[in-house]
Amino acid sequence: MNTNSPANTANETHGTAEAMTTPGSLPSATPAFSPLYQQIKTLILKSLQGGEWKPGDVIPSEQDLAVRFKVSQGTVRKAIDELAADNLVVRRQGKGTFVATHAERHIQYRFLRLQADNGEEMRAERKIVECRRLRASAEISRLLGLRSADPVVFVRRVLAFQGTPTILEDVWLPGTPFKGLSLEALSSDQGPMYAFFESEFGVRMVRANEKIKAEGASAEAATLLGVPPGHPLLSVERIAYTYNDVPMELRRGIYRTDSHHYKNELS
Amino acid sequence: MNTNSPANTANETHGTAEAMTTPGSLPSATPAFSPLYQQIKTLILKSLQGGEWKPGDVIPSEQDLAVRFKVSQGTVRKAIDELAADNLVVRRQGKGTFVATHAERHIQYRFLRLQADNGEEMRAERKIVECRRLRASAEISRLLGLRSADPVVFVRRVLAFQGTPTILEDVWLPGTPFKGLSLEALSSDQGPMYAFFESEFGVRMVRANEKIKAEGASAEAATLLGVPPGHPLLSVERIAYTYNDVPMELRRGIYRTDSHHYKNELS
DNA sequence: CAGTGGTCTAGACCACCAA
DNA sequence: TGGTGGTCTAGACCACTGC
Repeated sequence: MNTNSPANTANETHGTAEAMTTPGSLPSATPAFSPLYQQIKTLILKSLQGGEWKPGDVIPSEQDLAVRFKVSQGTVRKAIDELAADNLVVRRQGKGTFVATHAERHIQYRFLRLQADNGEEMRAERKIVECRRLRASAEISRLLGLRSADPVVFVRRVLAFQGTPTILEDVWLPGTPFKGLSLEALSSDQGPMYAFFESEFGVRMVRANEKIKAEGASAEAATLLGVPPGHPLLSVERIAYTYNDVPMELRRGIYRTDSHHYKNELS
Repeated sequence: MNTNSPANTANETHGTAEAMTTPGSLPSATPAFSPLYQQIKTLILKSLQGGEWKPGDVIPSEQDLAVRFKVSQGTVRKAIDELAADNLVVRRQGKGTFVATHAERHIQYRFLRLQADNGEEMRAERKIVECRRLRASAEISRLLGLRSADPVVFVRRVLAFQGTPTILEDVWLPGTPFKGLSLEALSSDQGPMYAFFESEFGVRMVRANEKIKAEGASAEAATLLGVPPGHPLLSVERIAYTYNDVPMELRRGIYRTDSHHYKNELS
């Protein structure tokens, strides 16, 4: 068989952790055994997706969750350990476990890998160049998992460091979850864009993939970044995902790398 | 105080886990408490550095290590969990825990992030252009943690994919650990360079940092990669480290990104 | 079958935080 | 002081591998 479901002494009365795994329902073919803590992780994840706890909130204590799911505290602990490793949640000894957010001081700009060649602090001056709604092209809709011609929001902005325009970003967002996004709201907001998305639209970016190339500056990019056309620039295409691997943003960044570099740590 | 050292029942006879932590020796100022499993991790790490177990080898079972260090199996487990998370060790259920190596089929080219734009397989044709010993420049010696004018080995190679030269790599290695490295040996070797370093010189690269920029092709690079001078190319400067954060390689890669891209996953 | 890693539990105690 | 996460232990049982 596939001895799953708590299987411990307590497995009787009312329940939240029922129908945990894949019992004998389906024929056979890969029993798909899933450890308890994985199932707990999935349940917690669902609560995160469902908005039971919002970014910055405390989630219930390990003990409470253990009672709720009818498993031992150690099992909950292992589930939360993985969520913490995935950066979905942050543990703080003595205080509790919190839903991760892009709004925190130190974890700010978690996805921005550009650094000054000298280790200096980078305070970005941000300027939204435009923000408008349009219909997704075939390519954009494919990358965002939309249907062709679905509404999207397009944002273009320039980031400058110490007066030098350094980053040009074009951002495409699915129109439905980002209904109401405007140039004014974007411009007046301080802080990371992803924190803004969390607070204003309830959309939390969880992970992202980037494809990096070297490209010569287009006429447009050259103008906006103040470099000659053809100047070598870093092109960074990012797809950012919310919970459940749902793509929620396409971002094409063009970086000047005269006095900055993209930093990556391999292990 | 700072109740450390096993502190469990068994803490008497012969020992390997003596003088574990920081007792009352030093005055005060940050007691520097370190959990047992961290200390165990450090001990295992020392054995890895010391070559007690070589890349590809099995290390002793959790139970054996628990006995050896006089802690519970769970504590050893947590230590090994972290080593596995750091990619220093690989767990294989039913078989044992193995020292990680660059020679494995699937983990091959762990540090190479270049991919074909279409997801195609990339079989590299490699060509060593030159290999010679020289004295480290001030910059090279600084980056490798050497003294100026220390001997280093310089290697230049070109990687081509489907006949198109795509990667030009300049590699600097500290002369002492890599004594005897020759163009012939490098050329005749198949497989990843880092696997070769492991088997021939006992040097295992554990992690690396990369700084990425966009640059116009130099005359030299243009010739070797078959692009016009000034053509935008990706410049990847990597410093690779062995155990203990000791730098062991400086590598400057120049990548064509016409039909390839550098892939990065953020989380 | 024995040996290895993997899961789960239960309980004790420690470190940190806030009230 | 009580609550939270963090560490450590001990023991049971499961899943995978190879003899």
